[in-house]
Amino acid sequence: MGVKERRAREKEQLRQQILLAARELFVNEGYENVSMRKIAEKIEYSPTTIYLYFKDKADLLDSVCKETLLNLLNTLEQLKRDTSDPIETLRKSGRAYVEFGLKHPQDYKLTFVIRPQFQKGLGLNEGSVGEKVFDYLRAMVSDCIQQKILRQTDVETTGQVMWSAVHGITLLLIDFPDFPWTEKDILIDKVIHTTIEGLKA
Amino acid sequence: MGVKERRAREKEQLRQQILLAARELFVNEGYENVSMRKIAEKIEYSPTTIYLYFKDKADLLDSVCKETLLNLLNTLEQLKRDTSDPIETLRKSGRAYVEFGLKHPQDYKLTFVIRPQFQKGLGLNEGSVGEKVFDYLRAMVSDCIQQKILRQTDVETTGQVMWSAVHGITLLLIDFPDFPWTEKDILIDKVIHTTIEGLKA
DNA sequence: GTTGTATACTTAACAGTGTAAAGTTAAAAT
DNA sequence: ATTTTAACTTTACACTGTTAAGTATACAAC
Repeated sequence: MGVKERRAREKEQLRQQILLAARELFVNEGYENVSMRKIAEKIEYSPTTIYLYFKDKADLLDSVCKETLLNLLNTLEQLKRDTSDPIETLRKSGRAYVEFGLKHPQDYKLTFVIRPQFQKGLGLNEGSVGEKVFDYLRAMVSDCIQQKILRQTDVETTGQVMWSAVHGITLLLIDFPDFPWTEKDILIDKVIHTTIEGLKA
Repeated sequence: MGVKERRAREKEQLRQQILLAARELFVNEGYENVSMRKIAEKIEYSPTTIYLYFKDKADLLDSVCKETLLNLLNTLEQLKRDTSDPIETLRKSGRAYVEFGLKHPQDYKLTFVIRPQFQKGLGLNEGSVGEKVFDYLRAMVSDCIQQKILRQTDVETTGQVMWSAVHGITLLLIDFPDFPWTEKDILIDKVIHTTIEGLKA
């Protein structure tokens, strides 16, 4: 009686199809400029079919962002940690974070800027992917503190300062591409370096 | 022959009225949730009248943001600079910047996040208010470097690192109000302190 | 004081939006 | 063979930004 299973599989497949189409459109045209009808046209279903799979447009955005966070988490975890030099790991992770944002600017904005506007309150719940990303950061910072490389004792605050730094530079570079930034790579390194040095002091 | 002048004054008055109504609605309901019709209703004119004063909704947003930048610039300039201790001025300005963002979170997002999405490319042109804000920052940083308090030589990069830090923490605090931040004031101070210490090193 | 004209505003309309409700069709269960 | 269930579509509603055409009032010229 594999019928139910097949149907469930097919259903999941269509869900993924919608998600893929939505992501591509969101990223290329911007969330606001993408209508449910456009997504529907792309997957060759009627617009209201999407509502059988997602509560509404914001829910669709939510699911797209969840994927983005998973990608980010993967990217970060693939930097296998060099436990002998936790500061180097922290620095590399910072760079990877910013580069992820610049490589997928629309996904980044969707996740860290647009979504909070619609899903007010929710976002980094217990057990969410977002929380896992911050857990990763927390663990790195904790390593640094335990090895007495960072003088801080407060893992939370230290992690939040670090997040703040990489989030800031990522968004500025995305949002003001015409600003006369000094050379990007140097600037990014300087932001990360400055923050880490500041945390040491 | 003050007729023309009176008419011009009246026209400017209505323009300001529209701007005020738009700002209030944008701030309270969010840019996306405000329709031209709502703004029109608020000022008791027909919706299309607005188009006699502003090119389109994005232009209206643009004008609102310009005002916000002027407010920010005023706020910063009212911190009369203590030239004997430029680092203290830098720190105070950083705090003032973040506090401005947290006091007017919607205005801040409108200006530094939403607007870039619609006015791609433009934003910090020559002679713009935005540029004046960054000029202010540049001057402060320059003071610090000249007095050899910051070891850096590159005013641009240093300023950009500073901006990045305050922008990051401001947006995070606005966008993720439910995140378990450590005590806000301490966190903000730590971000600024860390950045400045990092720049000294 | 009548006429012409520019100014300020409104009405009507278009093409598009998110989404709820009702309708359809085909497969599965009885 | 009939009923039920699931997947999908059609229709419809209230709303969106914006354009084009229409109106009314204040001014200028004669």
